[in-house]
Amino acid sequence: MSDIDISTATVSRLPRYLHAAVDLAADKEATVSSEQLAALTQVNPATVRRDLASLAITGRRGVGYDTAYLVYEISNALGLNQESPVAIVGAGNIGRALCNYLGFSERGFPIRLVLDSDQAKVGKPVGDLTVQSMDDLEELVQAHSIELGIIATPAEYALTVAERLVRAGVTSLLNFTTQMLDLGNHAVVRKVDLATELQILSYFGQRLGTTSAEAASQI
Amino acid sequence: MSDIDISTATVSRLPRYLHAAVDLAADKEATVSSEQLAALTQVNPATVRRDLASLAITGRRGVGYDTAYLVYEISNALGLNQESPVAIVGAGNIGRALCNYLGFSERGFPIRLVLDSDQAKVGKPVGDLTVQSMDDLEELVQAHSIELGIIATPAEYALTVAERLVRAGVTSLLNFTTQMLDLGNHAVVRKVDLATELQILSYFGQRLGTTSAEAASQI
DNA sequence: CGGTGTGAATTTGTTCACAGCT
DNA sequence: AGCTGTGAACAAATTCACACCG
Repeated sequence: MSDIDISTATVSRLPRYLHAAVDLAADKEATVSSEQLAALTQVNPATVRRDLASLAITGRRGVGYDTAYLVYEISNALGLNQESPVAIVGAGNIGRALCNYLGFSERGFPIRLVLDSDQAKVGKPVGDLTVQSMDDLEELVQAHSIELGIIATPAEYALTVAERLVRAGVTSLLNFTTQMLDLGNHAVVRKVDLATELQILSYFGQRLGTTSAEAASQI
Repeated sequence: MSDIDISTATVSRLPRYLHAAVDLAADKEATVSSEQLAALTQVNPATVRRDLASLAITGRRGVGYDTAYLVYEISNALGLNQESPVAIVGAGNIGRALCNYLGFSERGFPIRLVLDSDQAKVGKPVGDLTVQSMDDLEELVQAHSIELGIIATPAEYALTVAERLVRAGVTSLLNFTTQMLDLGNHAVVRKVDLATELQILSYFGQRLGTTSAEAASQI
């Protein structure tokens, strides 16, 4: 949609810059220096400048970057110009908690669909949605122009669900399951595995004195 | 505790190898080749071999790696020899969902404590725990030898809570809040921000044809 | 053979340091 | 004066390709 491509390392930092810029703009700060932005996002100032330069975002020497401009350009680069509706598959503990989490819609990802295969759950309210039947997945995904799917089913169903979503037109998936999902180049998948996070934390936690601490505070 | 230090990129992949090895061992597979392991974890085979070599894990030429040995050594390297008790602060939607998620204890991270500052919630059951008062945080953390904390409070309390946990002896934190936490080198922090995940997904989802797809399927 | 283990090449990412703009 | 923007040095990570071994 937009420009040339940005390095993955940079992309992974953009949400942080965006977040900081939104906050600053809300506080009526007209400009930020790379140094301030760096402090807010725990990134090296030179890296901030490189990253922004790679988006063709330009600041003013002696002044800094325009916060409103930052918000506009970073949103643009990430493709957040318009809302992307989300579907959650699986109305168990995780699925329901995600539905009740307001942070998604606030940041441009309204949840439009919650699906479950359990007929006992279908029809029940969750947040301000109603659980719908998995049988109608394709139809509903298309009707709501869903681009993003969140898989919160038991692990054994994850792959089937993912494939159905993709065939129905979903391009990006957040996978809360313990399954690995390989969908070739039909979709992008990000796995969120909290036990994995704890394992990594555990490693770095044990070597706190030894190594530098902030090594692990990445996305 | 254990050996010399492992590169962060390697550490971030170890949980995946471990997971695969555990599954293989459970399926009575005595050995795996780096190629198989690579396929299961979506990593390049050469990278798998490099990573394992860096842990001093050695395979047999023409055969592969011993699965049981992999499980043992990787667990060891990550410091997962014994359980690490976890405390969850905040008994809202996320906090409660995490308490009910069994995956943690299964993988060696038993949840021993749920805390909330809201007196109305204190005393209520969540999973098989009871919500306890934030007032007793220090005492409880010490009594249960908590090493890992999960912060699931409203954003404005995150820093204070984090500091209290750290002062009470917690070395590693999972932060579900939108706040950035900088605790110097007193603790390791990992931020879990699902809207950020969606933003990154959104970027890669839009350039599916253009770029290689699996770029984003990292931890 | 069918696999590992690793030198060497390559790519990617980070950081310094400073010229140059406003 | 105070910042950006970037060349150049550096560091980390990935990947190839092949010698070597069971």
